[in-house]
Amino acid sequence: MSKRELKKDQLLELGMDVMKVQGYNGTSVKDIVDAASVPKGSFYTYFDSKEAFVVEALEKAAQEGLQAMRTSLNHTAEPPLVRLTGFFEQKADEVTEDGFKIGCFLGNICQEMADSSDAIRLKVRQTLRNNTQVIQDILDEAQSLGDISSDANTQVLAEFIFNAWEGALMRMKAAKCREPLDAFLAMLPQLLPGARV
Amino acid sequence: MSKRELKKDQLLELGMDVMKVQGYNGTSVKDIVDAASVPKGSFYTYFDSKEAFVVEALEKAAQEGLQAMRTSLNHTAEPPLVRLTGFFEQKADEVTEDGFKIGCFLGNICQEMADSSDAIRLKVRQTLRNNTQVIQDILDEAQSLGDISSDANTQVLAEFIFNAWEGALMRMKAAKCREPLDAFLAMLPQLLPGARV
DNA sequence: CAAAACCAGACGACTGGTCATATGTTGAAG
DNA sequence: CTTCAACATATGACCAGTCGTCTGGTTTTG
Repeated sequence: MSKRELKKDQLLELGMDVMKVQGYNGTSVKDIVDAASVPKGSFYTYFDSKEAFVVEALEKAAQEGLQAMRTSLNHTAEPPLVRLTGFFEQKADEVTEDGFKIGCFLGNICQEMADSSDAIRLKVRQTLRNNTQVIQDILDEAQSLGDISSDANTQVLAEFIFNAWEGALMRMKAAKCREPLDAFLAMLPQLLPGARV
Repeated sequence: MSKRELKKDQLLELGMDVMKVQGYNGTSVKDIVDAASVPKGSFYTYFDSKEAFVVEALEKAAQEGLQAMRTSLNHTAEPPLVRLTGFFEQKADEVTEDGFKIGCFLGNICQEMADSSDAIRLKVRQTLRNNTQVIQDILDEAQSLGDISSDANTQVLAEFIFNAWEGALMRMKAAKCREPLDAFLAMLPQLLPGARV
């Protein structure tokens, strides 16, 4: 990775950290370049615009998030439903350690920008779809093993579960406590019809 | 209602409409006063600051939302769980008619501002709590009638349902379609343990 | 030494917020 | 009734600061 590519990566990584907390319109280009110790004039040699920056940041976050999801969900010997609940428990611990500040970058940007920028909205939509698909894959696996009822609609179920999780993260930001996440975790097993785990 | 109170109400109502779409930082004080045809200089005779405006707007939205919720949920002769599902179906139709733009003002502001303004965060938190309580009341009623299992934790259940709904609304904004809402509606009956409806 | 990369500084537009002035209201005096 | 001083409210021009973006001289590189 060249020096320039490294700087760009830092810009994305550190700039995104600021934007996670302050939002899109609440974060200036100056905030972003300052976070990565890059001169302001250089910003537009890396990105065409602030909007383009966010789209790339979302892409990067999506890549990393998806990989973390797949690692946690697929690379253990445990039954699929155990892996699924374990994944959300682990995520809940993570955001708790972050002091209930961030929740989900995707969710934050989505609520703020979906109506203002189509480029951002489409990137968010695709990423949410990908994440949902990973969950559905697990549910399909569980279904084929007979761990959940064979007549369950795994697509609807996966989407519901993922959205419910996003809603819990949002509520957590307002409440500044784990309770919404724990309510989600408590309900999760009951969502899986005929689960034997 | 005096002329001044009426103007203030318009400021809240019409300014909020803009902010629902553009977010807090994406909406300027000028946007707000223009929407209500109020001179810029007058804004600060009605509100101490832009932040104070939002807190009042949230309060107004909360009052109206709560009343609509109570009307839909309590003023029919149908069984509680039928009223509950009917409420969400009606809400889904409403936001569909709005072109998937708005979702939930509370949710939007929460994601954007919870970490930036404590005043806003606390108002959002209280409002979310109140809404959750209305749902819990219905669930308690259903439980006392034996319509849901007596060992269900209605508090956790109510919070989960409400957060899942908010998550579905968020997803809807990105997807610009009803699917997330329909997934929620499809799963809702399965959340109510032992429901006889 | 030409070409490419870099970046300080400046651009006009706009931000939330203020304030001197203009307009409206009141009520007692004439 | 009309007048007008005294007070209250309304408001557009204005503030310092920030916004996203761009330009054009400087530095680095092959």
